[in-house]
Amino acid sequence: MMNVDLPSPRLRFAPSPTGVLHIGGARTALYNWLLARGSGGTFVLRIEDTDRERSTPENVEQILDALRWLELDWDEGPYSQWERRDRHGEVVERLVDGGHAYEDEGAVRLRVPDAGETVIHDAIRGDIAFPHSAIKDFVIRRSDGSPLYNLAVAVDDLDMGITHVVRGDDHISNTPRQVMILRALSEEPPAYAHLPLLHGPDGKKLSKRHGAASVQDLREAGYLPEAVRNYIALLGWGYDESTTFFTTEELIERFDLSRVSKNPAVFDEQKLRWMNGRYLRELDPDDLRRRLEELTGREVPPEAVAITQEKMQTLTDFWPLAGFLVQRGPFDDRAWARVMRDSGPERLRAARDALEHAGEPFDVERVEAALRGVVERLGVKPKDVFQPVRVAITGTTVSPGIFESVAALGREETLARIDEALRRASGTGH
RNA sequence: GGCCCCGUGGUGUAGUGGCUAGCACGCGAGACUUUCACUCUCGUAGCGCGAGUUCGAUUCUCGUCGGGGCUACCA
Repeated sequence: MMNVDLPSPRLRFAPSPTGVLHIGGARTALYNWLLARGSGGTFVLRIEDTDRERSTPENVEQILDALRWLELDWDEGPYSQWERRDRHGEVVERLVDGGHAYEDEGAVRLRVPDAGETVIHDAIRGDIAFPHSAIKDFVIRRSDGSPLYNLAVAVDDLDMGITHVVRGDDHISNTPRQVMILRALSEEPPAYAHLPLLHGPDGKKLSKRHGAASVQDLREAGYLPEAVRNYIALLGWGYDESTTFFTTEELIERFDLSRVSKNPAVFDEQKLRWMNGRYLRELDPDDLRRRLEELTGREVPPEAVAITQEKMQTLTDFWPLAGFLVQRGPFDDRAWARVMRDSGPERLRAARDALEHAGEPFDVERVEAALRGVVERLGVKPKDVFQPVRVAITGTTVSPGIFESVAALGREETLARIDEALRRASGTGH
């Protein structure tokens, strides 16, 4: 039931464009987005670009790109904090005029009382008290006139009507400063929630140093956005004791700050891989094919998707498995040596003949019947026949199912490749 | 150093003043099987430590240790 008396929540994601969006930032964006979508609220995007050195258009575009790929759409923005610098300057003036701030060597500092404390109410951690004795008068405007982070954030959150600030743990110490600025302006601070940081495998705050941790890296590594969303939602949050898979609708409905954990999480790509594989197998084949083409920029035969979908963990697993369908590769030496020794070539020859005389259509059923017939006639194990065929047509011992592979390749090309292998066997063999 | 946050298997989490501490990934073994993968079964491993409160603490309190964050005229 809606409470029409309460203003609808306004949340924001406010990254600084210092490079790529890593999964920690992506998770913060996701949580804000889920909260907004689950409450009929508004999701605001604001770029904290007051550091002109790092805030390049390319960096900003990277962030927007990553958010679009994750399908986290924003209702307002992106606002540029830099473009609001005149407004920030006005507020500084007001604080100085009101006696809350003063000039010091060209810069402006906020006056922090010597005694007392500022308490912030955190939705995840409860009340946190900061003794003023530990906070010195801090700079809110540089001597060149530009505003500093804490000032800009406080003013922007205020002006943009932000009701809930959900951000990383590393901002806890900044919060009392922002609250003090707001109070000096006679304004009430928004509600705060500080998420535990994501750590790298070394236990440190996640950064660019930690390998494939950016959203664009994950995209290039062949992960699906829905899998990434599901996975990162679970980094720091759990719904119950056993649910692992959530549709986006379920996440929107069930996500709740009160169930966000307090301790930092470590990104585990193994689990993402597993989860991505599960999502991949659920995909409609046409959809999967479209995504493969989009990522790899190569045309993908539908039958290649059909025979590899069960075996992929990420989209980048595709070509190594299915490449043989569009291109003859070299024979892997170890694979060749393993299957072509002894009577390998003989069995391959038998398989060749059986395939040549299998009827029409040359489909999975006929291929299987033909090859199993050879196994039976020769009185050998299935793999004694299948593996040589596999190596002959794919070059390696690892491939999709052999019947499917042969049928997808087609009779003509299959026979041609087997012939080539047989020639090679007789040329280099005994 | 000061201030602040956090501490359940290797990883992500669930959970309770009394349970065989649950689930998932990973790892190991087995089943299936034409390779790989999938799937299934079984197994592996955890409440940082020390006091206190209590009939009883993983759970509550204090301390301690450990990890992390902030402490910029960075964001």
